[in-house]
Parts: sequence; structure tokens; C-alpha cells
Amino acid sequence: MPADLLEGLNPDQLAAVTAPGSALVLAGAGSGKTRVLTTRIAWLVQNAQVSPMGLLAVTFTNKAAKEMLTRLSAMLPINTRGMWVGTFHGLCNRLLRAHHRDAGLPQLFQILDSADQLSAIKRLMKALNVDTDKYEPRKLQHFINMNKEAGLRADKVEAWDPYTRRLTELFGEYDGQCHREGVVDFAELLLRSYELLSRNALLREHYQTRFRHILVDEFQDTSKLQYAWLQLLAGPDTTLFAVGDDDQSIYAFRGADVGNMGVFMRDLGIEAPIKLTQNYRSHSTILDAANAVISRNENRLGKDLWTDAGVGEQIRHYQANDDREEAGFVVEAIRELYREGLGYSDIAILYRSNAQSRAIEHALFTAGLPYRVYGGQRFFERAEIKHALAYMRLIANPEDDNALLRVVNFPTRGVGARTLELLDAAARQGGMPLWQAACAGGGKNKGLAGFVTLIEAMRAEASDLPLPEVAEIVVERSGLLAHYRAEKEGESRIENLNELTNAALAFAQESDDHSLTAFLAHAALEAGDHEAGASADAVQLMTVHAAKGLEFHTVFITGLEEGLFPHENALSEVDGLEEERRLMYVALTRARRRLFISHAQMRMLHGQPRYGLPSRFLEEIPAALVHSLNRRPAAPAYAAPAARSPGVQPPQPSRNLPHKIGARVSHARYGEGVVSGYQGQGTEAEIRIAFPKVGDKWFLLDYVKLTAC
DNA sequence: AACTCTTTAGTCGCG
DNA sequence: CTAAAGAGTT
Repeated sequence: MPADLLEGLNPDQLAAVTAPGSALVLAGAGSGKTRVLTTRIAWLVQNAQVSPMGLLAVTFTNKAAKEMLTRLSAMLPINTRGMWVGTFHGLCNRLLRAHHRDAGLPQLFQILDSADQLSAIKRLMKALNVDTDKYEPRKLQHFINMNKEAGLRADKVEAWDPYTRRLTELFGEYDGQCHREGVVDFAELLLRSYELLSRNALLREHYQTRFRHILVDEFQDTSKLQYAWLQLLAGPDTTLFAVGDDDQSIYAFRGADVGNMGVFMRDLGIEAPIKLTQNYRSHSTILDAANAVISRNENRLGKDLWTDAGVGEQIRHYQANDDREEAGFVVEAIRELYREGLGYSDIAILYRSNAQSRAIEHALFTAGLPYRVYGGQRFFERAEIKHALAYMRLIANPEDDNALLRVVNFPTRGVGARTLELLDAAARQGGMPLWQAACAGGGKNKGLAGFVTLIEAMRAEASDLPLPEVAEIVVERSGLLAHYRAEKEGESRIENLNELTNAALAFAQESDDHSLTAFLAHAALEAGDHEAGASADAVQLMTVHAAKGLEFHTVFITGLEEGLFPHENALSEVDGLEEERRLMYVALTRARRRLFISHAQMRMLHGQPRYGLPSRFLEEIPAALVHSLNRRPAAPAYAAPAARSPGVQPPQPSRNLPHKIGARVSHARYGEGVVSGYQGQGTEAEIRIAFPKVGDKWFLLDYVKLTAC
């Protein structure tokens, strides 16, 4: 009954769920966003008689898509089969597989993840004899992806200077190589399916009539291209329902464009967004702090979170002398919380950058407290798994040069650099893939011939077997298992290889397409949460970015120092500070009940001491909401460095000059020298040292390691 | 081909 | 400092 469905919704949530036309929902942190989204889908099916076939819901992460489906099947008796629910990339993949001919792709096109893409780019640059000092592969990768995300192919990029012109040329060459090899990178999935829909009117109209309702989660994270893609899918009679929070937009650096929210309202003639401001997560002290901080931003649609859950505890602030002491404080506080009966997994420790986790991990480890660090290497990105997948890719398509190069000599079988050089030359001469060249001239090199035989044998053996057995055969026959058995530290790698069989098994059960290609696409699109011990009771360590969407009883926000949080690199970017502030807003709103914030006056960063002022975000939290845990009111935070280098004018307050001009210092490579000057600001700051033998040298102050002598 | 030494770079990171 | 990639050596 629909009545049940809508029970317990607040008036704003109800308005969102039952919105008659297109709507933009401004959903604050903890305001029941996912519930609104799933309830609306259920309501559309039950009440508005919309067929599941006519629904498309798109999210950013596989996790969110999965959760939506799980909740939905709990709400609805009917099956969710006909619905299109998934990530942008997942849905584009689906579209391109279904219409691969129209999209100009081979039926079994492979998906390159970012690492694959980078190695493809390196290979291309090598083949074209590009100077990789002048044109860095990573830069080119970024250039390509940024342009594709803006919807631009190489022939559409406007390049005014020779450097950009060359990059654009290489972009074109790269797309040519991808086309020849039948591979598609992540950005290409989107661009290609956008182009498919925009060129093919028949196809476009088919989907436009099919999808009556399109729902978008985390709309503030959509890029320009993703928005354009959505517009193509939405026909004149399609209702669009977008949910997002401009205050939680923290992914501008990877193409997200909050401006889409305003554009969306204008395009669809929406007068005002539906605002969900009642928060069901935190006490009001936490929300007041978050509201106060975010209110300093100028570019926002504007909303304040509120709750009827009560005031709650004050926020606790701790000022540490250094990062070790900060970590020690966190450990002590956690012990206390545990004694009070809190589970470890109810506690999260957040930091701005990954490098900060080391000190905290060390303290937790020494104290014997269980912890789990989020966002390490993902399952399908581990070297041994990528090796196994490369063999599987070769079974599916031996002309996959990327895959061949990855494993042609792994485990080693006597195919060295020289052999590869010859192979490459032969392939280029004949204008064919490496595999064909290897087959043709295979007799010359014993190892290479063995490789060809091996792959062919594996292909033959695997042809009629179910997916999990194919995985098993690949792992065994390729010699990977034997190789890692012989290795001293190969234990966990062998476990992972066995886990691959499990992953294939799980995939075969969940998906209705059991093909090898489908599994490979799955591996590329879902880097995988196959992590061991994920369910254990452990303190959760993660970056603020990784914490988005999660909530914890108790949250520690560490490293609240100028230059770190807000990060100095962000300050030089347009709207950088506002994005950092949104990041702080996300961090604050993760806490349900108890919030600790801390900063250190000194911290070791890249092996160098760094003195930081307390973050401005600390001052932006109203003092009445904060309780200081330092016995004495903290001394001015910036006393130590000034005292350390008397007489030296710091170029900026957040850095001290570690050595006086004229001081004798020692450098690991050049030996002893005399400090002769400074220049530059921020990360550019350099120190000049006169060495007796090599003369004057400039070093970046951030990285150089010097000892006084 | 395997191993070791040197060099380099370092914000955040979904698919 | 540290991890990873590249260069150089045996």
C-alpha cells in the first residue's frame, strides 16, 4: 500500500517523493537522501503506475547503486529487472555493448582502467619517440581525460601554443591506438555513448520514449558531459529528478561541476529546489558548527541544517605539539571511549591527505588497537590480479597488445627487451598486432614461441568451461601460482589469486551474462571491495573525501592546520578555498554524537619538519560550541619556529627557514656547504647552498634534507 | 635476465 | 621520508 510507503516522511521528504514534475532536491547531509530516492522509485511504480522498464537511476559509485537496489527490493514486491540502475560508467558500458556497431566498437571491446591507460600512453609515446621529459605521460593522460570530460575530441581542442598543440596531436594518436586495439578508457565510455546518442536520432528517440523517469544521485558531482548525456536520454515527456547538495561538492578536481545544479533549474524551468534540511544524524552542536563554517562560502544555494535530537555534547578540541603527540591523544581518547562501551568501528579518524595516516597508524599499532585504513590498493588493481586478468584478456582477445606486453614475460620465460624490440618492429612493419607478429615469427625465440603455445592451449581449454573454472585454469597454467609460491612474500598474493576464483564465482551468480568479456568489464568497472576482515570491529581511518556518505558515532578530524587543511595547493586554485571549506563541512557532518578536532604545531612531512598555524576553519566554528582539552589555554600556536631561527625573516608565516644564511650544512650527495640565500614562496621556496666543489646549487625547501654541521 | 642502485615525486580519487 | 619507476650493473 502506498500509504505505508510514505509513512514517517517529513513534509519536505514527502514533497520530494511525490513531486509531479521534474525536480531538484537539495538534500543536506543526513537528511534521508537515499530514502527519498528509493521511496520515490517505489512510489512511482506502485502509485503512478510507471513500469520498471521506464525507470533509469544513476549513481556515482557501485556501492550506492547496490544499496539502492537492495533497499528497493525490500520495499517493492516486484522485481527490479527492467530498471536501469547503475553508475554512469556502468550504464554507458551497457549502452555501448548493446549498440556496439552503431558506436563503432568491436563487440568485445575491453575497458582500460587508469593504470592500463597510462601504460598504453607510455607505449604510444615510446613508439612515437616522444621526449617524456618534456611531455610527461601523466600530464598527457590528464590532458586527454580532461578534454574527453569536456566533450572534446582531438580535432576539437583549441590549442594556441606549440606545447598544447603537440599534446593535442598525441591525444589524436592515442585515440587511434585505442581504436586499433579495440579498447576504451573510462572517459571514452561516457564520451562515446554521448556521441552515439547525439548522432543516432532513432536510437535516441527509442530511449527517450522508453525512460519516463530519470533519477540522479549526488547531482553536484556530475560533470558537464554527464549532464549533457542525461539531457540526451531525457525526452520531452521524461521527468528528471536530481538529488544533490552543493555544500558537499568536493570533486571539482576530477571534473564535477556544481554549476550543473543552477543550469538544471534553468533548463527545466524549476523555480526553487526542494530543500531537505532536517537532519536525522547529529546533535545540534555539530550541525551548528557545520552551518557556521559553510555559511562563509559565497557560492551556494543556501540552507541550514537543523535537528530535534537535542543539543548534545560540545566539540572537543586538542592542540598538540607535534603529529606524534596528536596521534597519542587520539589513541588515549579511543581507549577511553572503548572503556565507555563504544565499539571500535563506531569511531572514525579523518585526515586531509593520505600521508597523515602513517603517524596515526603507528600509534594505533603500538597501542594494539584494531584499525582499518580505507582506500588502499583495490582488489582488481593488485599486480597479481592484473596479471591474471591479462591472461584472461588474451584468451578473450589475443590481439590485446596491452595485455600481451604485461605478461609475455611474466612469469619470466626468456623474452627480453631485445626480443620485444624485434617483435615490435615486425608488428609495426606488417601493421598488425603484436600477437600476429609473434605467431608469424614465433620460431625465432623459444620463450616467445612457448608463450604463443601457452595462450593457445589455454584458449582451447577454456573455451567451453564456466567462468570460475577459466579463472582457475588461468591462474594455474599461466605459472602465476607457481611463481608466487616460490616467492618468499608470495603468501597474500596466492590468497588473492584464489580469491579471484571466488570473485568469478560470485559474478557468475549475480550477473546473467556469464561471458568472460562481461567479467573483465566488471573487473574494470568495479575495482572491488574484496577486502579481507572488512567486517571486524576496527577503528576506521580515511581521508575526508573517502568519508563522504558515511557516518560514525564519534569522529576525529585531525591535522587542522593552515596549508594542510585547507591544503596549500588548493588555495591557489579558483574557488579552492570554498571547496576546502565544503570538505570541512563534510568532515564535521560525519559525526553523530561526538566530535574531536585537533591540530599540531609541528608535523613531519616528507621527512621535513613543518610548522603550521591552526586552520582558519577552527576559528570559523563558534567558540561556544568548542571545549578545549588542553589544560591551559593554548599558547600562541606560532611561538616555536620564531624562537628557533631568530633574526631570519620568514617568507611567509607557515614556514620557518631552517638554516641561517652563512650556516654550514651537509647534504647527502654534495657534502658540506654554506647557506647563501633563499628565494621563492610556498612550495616554490628554494634554498641556495654554496658547495666548495660543485659551486652554487638551488634546492626546493620542501624536499631537501640538510643537516647542520 | 636478474638484481641493485639511483632518481623522482609527493592533495583529494569514483569508474 | 618512502614507494615506485627507471637506469645501470653483473
